[in-house]
Amino acid sequence: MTQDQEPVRQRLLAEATRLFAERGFESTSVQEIVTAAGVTKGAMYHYFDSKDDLLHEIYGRVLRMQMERLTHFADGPGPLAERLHAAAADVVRTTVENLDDSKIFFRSMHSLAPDTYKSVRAERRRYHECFRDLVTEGQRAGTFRDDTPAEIVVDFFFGSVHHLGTWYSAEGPLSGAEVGEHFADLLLTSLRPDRPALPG
Amino acid sequence: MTQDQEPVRQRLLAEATRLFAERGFESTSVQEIVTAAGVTKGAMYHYFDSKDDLLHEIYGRVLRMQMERLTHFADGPGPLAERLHAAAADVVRTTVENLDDSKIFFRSMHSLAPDTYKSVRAERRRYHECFRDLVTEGQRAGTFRDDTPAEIVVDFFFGSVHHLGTWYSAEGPLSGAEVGEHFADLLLTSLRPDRPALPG
Amino acid sequence: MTQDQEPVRQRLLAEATRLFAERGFESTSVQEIVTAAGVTKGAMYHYFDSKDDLLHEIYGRVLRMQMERLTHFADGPGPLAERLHAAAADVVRTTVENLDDSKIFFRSMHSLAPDTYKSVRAERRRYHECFRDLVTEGQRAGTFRDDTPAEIVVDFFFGSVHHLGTWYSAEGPLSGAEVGEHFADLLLTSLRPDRPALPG
Amino acid sequence: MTQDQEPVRQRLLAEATRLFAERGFESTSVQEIVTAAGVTKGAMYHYFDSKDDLLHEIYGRVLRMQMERLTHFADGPGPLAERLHAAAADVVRTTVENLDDSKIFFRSMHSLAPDTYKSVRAERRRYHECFRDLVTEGQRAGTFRDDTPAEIVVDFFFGSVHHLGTWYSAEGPLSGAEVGEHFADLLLTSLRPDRPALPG
DNA sequence: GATGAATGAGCATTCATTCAT
DNA sequence: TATGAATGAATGCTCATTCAT
Repeated sequence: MTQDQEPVRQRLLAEATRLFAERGFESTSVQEIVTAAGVTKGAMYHYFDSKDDLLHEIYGRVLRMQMERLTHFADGPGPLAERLHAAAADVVRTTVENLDDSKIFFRSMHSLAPDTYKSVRAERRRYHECFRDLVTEGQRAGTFRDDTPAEIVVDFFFGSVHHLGTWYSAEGPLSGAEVGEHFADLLLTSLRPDRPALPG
Repeated sequence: MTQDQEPVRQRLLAEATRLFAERGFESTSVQEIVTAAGVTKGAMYHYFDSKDDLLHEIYGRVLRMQMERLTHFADGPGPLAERLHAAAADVVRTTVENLDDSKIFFRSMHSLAPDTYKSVRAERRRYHECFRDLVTEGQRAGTFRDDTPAEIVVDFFFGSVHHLGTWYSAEGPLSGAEVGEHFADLLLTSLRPDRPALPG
Repeated sequence: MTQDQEPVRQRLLAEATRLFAERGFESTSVQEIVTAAGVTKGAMYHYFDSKDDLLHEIYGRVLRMQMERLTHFADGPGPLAERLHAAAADVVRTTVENLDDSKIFFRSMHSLAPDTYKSVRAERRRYHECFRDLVTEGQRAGTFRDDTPAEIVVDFFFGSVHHLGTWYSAEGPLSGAEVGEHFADLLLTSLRPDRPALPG
Repeated sequence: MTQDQEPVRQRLLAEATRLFAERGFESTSVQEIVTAAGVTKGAMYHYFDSKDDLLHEIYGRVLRMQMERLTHFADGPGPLAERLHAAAADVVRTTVENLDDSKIFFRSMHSLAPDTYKSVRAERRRYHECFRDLVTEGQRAGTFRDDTPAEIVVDFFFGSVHHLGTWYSAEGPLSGAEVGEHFADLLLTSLRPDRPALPG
């Protein structure tokens, strides 16, 4: 009884997530969502204010989850480099595990109502800042190179993470955890304090 | 005469690019495009088969340009690391210079007709393979670490490049060329053969 | 106990009256009515058969009240002109006191079910006929001019009364009783047997 | 060619007027209008911005016409009482001739967008003021009684006019011109300077 | 008595596209 | 070349009403 208390609402969210990821927010009709969820439009509008509200809920779920996990790793024990590596590997793994959410995130952001858009951007910024602070801390301590702005490093890394949705496939050779290790290794390596041996 | 042979066609493409980047393909109506270009719908349908065709043309332009530039750097003179660095910095710079194209690329890909979609994916794959071959070549020569698959390195790097559109601003502190240098440095550093000094 | 026997029912009628007057029958949703009354839809459908039924009840209340008052004045003592003046002033005063009912009456009449519509029209006609009989009586007695059909006089006067809802405001300079005196004076004056001093 | 230049637009306006008068603005669907006019919805939205716009056009047409006619009579030659009588009879006659417009006017006013609503009210007020000035002028000159405010006289008279739509029928015994004469007579009589012969 | 989840038909509106001119 | 009237299918959404509880 407890877990399927609102089966209709949950089913709607699940199908909406799947469809928005598959064909985009604008190209998914409310009719398709409710048909997939096996209910009528009226039921959807009983639980959600609008199609936008459905999208809004999806964003909220993603943002909450990611922030919680990052905080957990950032505030954890162990050396800084290890914590950053763990956080980086984790965000890749969880992104892969919720690839539909990730596909939706950037592709459909502009479909949010202006206010929701702003609040999502702000929440995202807080997330990035939290991650950036780890880099800055390492730069101050001399653990990481500081000739590349921490901001750029974060944008560099999260660009990679956010694009997982465009190429990662569960049928491919690597698991999410494996990609996470690789990405985290690349990040940490690129932060090593000595300059690359570039000619010139 | 040669360059403004078809000013209407060019104006339509330019305004479509701007609008698709601003509000997305699905949320831009043909009416908005033709109004912005100062022509009528009939004119648009004279030069383009459909709204999809307009999008298709934009993709073609981007793909052609990027492939040309990559080939130029890949086939150029100098040591491999230098060529890869130059190509990496260049794709960032040109992406920033054509940020609208970049914003459209991934957000609107799913709006292409299935066949066009496939051909764009194929062309994109060729581009990535060309870039990847540079990495593989360096890994074989021992210039680059080989414990991370070249494929992953390329996906890692291009994720960063493709996400420039979500954060880069011409009003920000860094020029496209500067971001290009930073990104190329990060890429080359992450490819250095020795392992990162991770504890444990 | 007697008067607040059905407080929910009364509250629903009161809020429905207010809302129908404010935005019209069609533009008021059942949800708005029940929210305003602080109950649920189920409660409304317990007391009323339908949204139409709610409207029907409002009409019934108005018609009953107005007919009662008119009968009282028509059958009262005193000279005819005096009784007509009193009845005319009274209908203005009570209309102003129940201005919401008046606003609803003509604006929403066409929303009644055909049978209800007919019965309301019939009741209204009886009311007009009762009023008209006073005029006819005065015309026969020579108290009132008879070159204007009594029917027209009644329509003339009640047009004015029914339109009070479009302009009368409690915040204005005149009370309902004052407007009633003026209207009754105008009516009685216009019925004076001698012709107006029109040129030609 | 000249008179049926926009037959579709005119047909849409004509059918909309008829249907709005018959069942009210809210109860008339766009589909019913376009079906009646023999076109498709797309055609309607080519000529009008919205269903509201259709209503707006109807109001504009009525307001323009009535103001023109009133001005013509008010500024005409002849004694004041005669001009007022002519204007009063004319507004009744033209109201009867365009009874559908009249039915729509008050019943659907609240369906106009707030700004349109305000502008219609303002235009209506100007019309009433113009009429009222004629009454005031006569009161100053002693032609009309002045113990009833001119404002009240105008509201009294136009209430009657605006309610023609609820009872007048072309099949009835009186023509519009005849009703106009009666109404104008009643108005002028009620303005005669001597008090009605009321008992007491 | 009363709830509120769910229905299903209907609504105004949008829009890519066509085609006679 | 280019116009713009017209199409028709689809879209997001509303709402009076029902019914199991």
